Amino acid sequence: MATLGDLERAVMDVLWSQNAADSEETGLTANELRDLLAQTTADGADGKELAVTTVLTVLSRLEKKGLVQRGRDIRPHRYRAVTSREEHTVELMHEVLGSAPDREAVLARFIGTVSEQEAEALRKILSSS
Amino acid sequence: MATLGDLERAVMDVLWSQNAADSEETGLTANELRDLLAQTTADGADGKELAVTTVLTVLSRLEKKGLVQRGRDIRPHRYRAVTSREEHTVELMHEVLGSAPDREAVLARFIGTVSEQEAEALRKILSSS
DNA sequence: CTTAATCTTCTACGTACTGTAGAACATTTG
DNA sequence: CAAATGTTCTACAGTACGTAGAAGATTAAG
Repeated sequence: MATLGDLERAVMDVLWSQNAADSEETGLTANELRDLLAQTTADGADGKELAVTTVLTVLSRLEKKGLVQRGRDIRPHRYRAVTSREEHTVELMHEVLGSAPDREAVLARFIGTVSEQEAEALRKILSSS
Repeated sequence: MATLGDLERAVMDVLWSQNAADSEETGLTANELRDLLAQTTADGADGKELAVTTVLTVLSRLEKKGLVQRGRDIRPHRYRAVTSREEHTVELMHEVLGSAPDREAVLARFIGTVSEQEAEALRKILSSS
């Protein structure tokens, strides 16, 4: 898969939040995205507005990476995340896990480092499958 | 954490195998590493020997990243992985997981994508803790 | 329909990371 | 000490990413 840069990540975060909030998955335009990004400045400081072209460039790259899909038919193109953040995260976890020769050993260790609460949640999930 | 390049990854793989095989964790010299790398050409083709300086550069970078430790006292410096491959992988998984707002949701999905055999292993591990 | 506003694509540049290794410096050995 | 061996510095090309202007395309306004 691909590793995301800071801005790419920020864009995906906005898109993922959107997808989660709006089940109609309308998607966002580059401009809307730029505005949301300006508000959502995670870096403490407040909204430094990026050029729209910057956002568009990033969106293109994300599209090439298969993380974003765009509606080309309607004019102000609308962008949305292809997968949910959770799905994406799971994919990444599998990717990481896949790089290990002994998956079960890794899983075992992994479990050992999870909080008791999460372990409990896992037990529940596993018992019902 | 850091994302590894192909060569960096290859070097770590050799070091990890070494560490696993030799419990004395003697470590390897740059030259030994270069030779092992030449054999272990994962890329299908066979042993293209790298310059030792190349290996040393990569080792320095890995040291800076905290993945490799070197013995500076003895002269032909000896390098070894700081953590096992499994530990490293687990760290990566946590890193990935940490980037998600809803960890449990991710874990739930993750479990759903694991093989039945692995799920069984997980049940066993979880029940004994 | 002609112009203005809006949107998208192309091109570009600086920075950082990685693969790769020669040149120069340091240490050990004969 | 000289030769062999090892380590550090410096360097360069390729790629990824943040950033955005210039130019081309499309839609809206008059």
